[in-house]
Amino acid sequence: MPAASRTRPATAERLLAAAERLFLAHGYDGTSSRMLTAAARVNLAAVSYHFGGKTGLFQSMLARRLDALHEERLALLDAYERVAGTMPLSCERILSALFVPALRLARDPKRGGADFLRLLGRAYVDPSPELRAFLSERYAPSIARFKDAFARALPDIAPRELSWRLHFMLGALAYTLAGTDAWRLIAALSQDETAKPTDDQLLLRRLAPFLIAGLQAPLPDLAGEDPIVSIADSRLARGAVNERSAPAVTTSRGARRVA
Amino acid sequence: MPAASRTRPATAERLLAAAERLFLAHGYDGTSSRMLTAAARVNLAAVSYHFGGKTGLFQSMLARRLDALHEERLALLDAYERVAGTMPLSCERILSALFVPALRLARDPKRGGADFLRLLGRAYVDPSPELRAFLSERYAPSIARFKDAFARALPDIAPRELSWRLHFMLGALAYTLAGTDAWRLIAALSQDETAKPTDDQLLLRRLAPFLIAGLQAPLPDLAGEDPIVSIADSRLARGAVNERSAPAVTTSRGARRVA
DNA sequence: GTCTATAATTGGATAGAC
DNA sequence: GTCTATCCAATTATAGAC
Repeated sequence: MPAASRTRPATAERLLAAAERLFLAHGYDGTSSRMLTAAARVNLAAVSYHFGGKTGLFQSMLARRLDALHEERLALLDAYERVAGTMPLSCERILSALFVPALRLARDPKRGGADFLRLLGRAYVDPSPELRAFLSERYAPSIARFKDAFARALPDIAPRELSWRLHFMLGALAYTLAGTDAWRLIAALSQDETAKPTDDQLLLRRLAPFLIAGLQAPLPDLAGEDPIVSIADSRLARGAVNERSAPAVTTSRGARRVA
Repeated sequence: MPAASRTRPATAERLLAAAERLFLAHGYDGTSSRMLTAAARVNLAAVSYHFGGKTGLFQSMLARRLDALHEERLALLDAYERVAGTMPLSCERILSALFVPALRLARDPKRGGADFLRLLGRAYVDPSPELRAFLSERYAPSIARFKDAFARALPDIAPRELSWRLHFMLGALAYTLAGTDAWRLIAALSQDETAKPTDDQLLLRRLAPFLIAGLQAPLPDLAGEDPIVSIADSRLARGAVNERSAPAVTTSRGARRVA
């Protein structure tokens, strides 16, 4: 590894910018060093010289934005907690500590803009062990801080249940941020009105109530033997009185014969 | 393109099985034809002969499972609606039409097992235009059917709002299914108890209440000028009376200085 | 710091024997 | 249908001139 991030005379910077764009569009393996250097209008050897290789460029690009984002989130959470004193924060406050820095980042092209958020959403679902380890080790403390905050905000939710719900929440968030075809899909679903890809603030204002309601949802009934029947009938049949004779249908053989 | 799917004397089948496993683990670009043929213990040329190339193998693998899954989902939805007659289905019923076939599939190694569901979750967040077009065209009718069902189940949610919520729901679902590091992350979050990666039925039973609560959440307040302040204070400050003096903190410069 | 040239490997696809 | 052998394009990384 040569001198990684000593000085950045526009060459390394342009590579980082191109990396954000191209890695998002084509993934890590789908993006070659030649594509990167061509897009950045720099020489091929610059990747090795400045970052030690393709992986170094990828991690540098990710860490640069992500470090700043997490620090800003933690600072905002700290500020909220200072104001709240000994009272637990509301879920809304904690979510805003997560969202507001992300929103600021999405709005600022100089810090990566929305492209970086979409890249981040993609990174969260990438199974590559190296990437997983990198993200885990680097940001585990930050995640733990937010989990503690949610645990205090939702004292009635058992820690284990809360872990699941935070996981679901992170999923909806990552998917929404990644949202490559999200906009196309939304437009296809709701022909009544065209969706605006740019309006990320409306997006998050719609997402927040969804997530908060999910976090505060009544606890699931985890008893019951046959999971399929349980899901289809015991737990899910609430409020569907007219579907009383459904159990036989639930395991309908007709469903299998169609295939 | 040679004779694609005429007969399948175990060679094509083994390639499909290897494809499910390897494409999941390494992504499309990260999986080479040589890796695939080596894992399947078949000859390299078999990829071209049976599927016309790597992309053909990928799409065949995806379509085979996904066609069956969607048909089963639609059949189950039809069965529920037949029983319900003119009454709208409950959200729980509709969700079970989505989940139960997926759960059956996840339980059956012969149909791809949990690996295929995780692959599917990954495909949902892949920005590749080819994959997007493939999924959109092929399964748009199925998606529309479910959207209609949800629209009838949730008459108070405007169509546009509903599209968003279904999108969020799909996100939480896809992310949970993809869940590569999910289990590691969960374990890290809740040290009190080790998470069981195998228990997909418990997973979905926890996911369902979260999603249903989100779908039925109160509508967001979309008015307001400054989105950041709105999110942090106007909308999110409800029930946090002791955080009255927060506005100045919301745009805290301290947050930026930390970076 | 930047560039050209090239090494060394690996990629997908295919021709033709069996 | 299966296999071997091979072609050729594209990849990462580096050596060495400037």
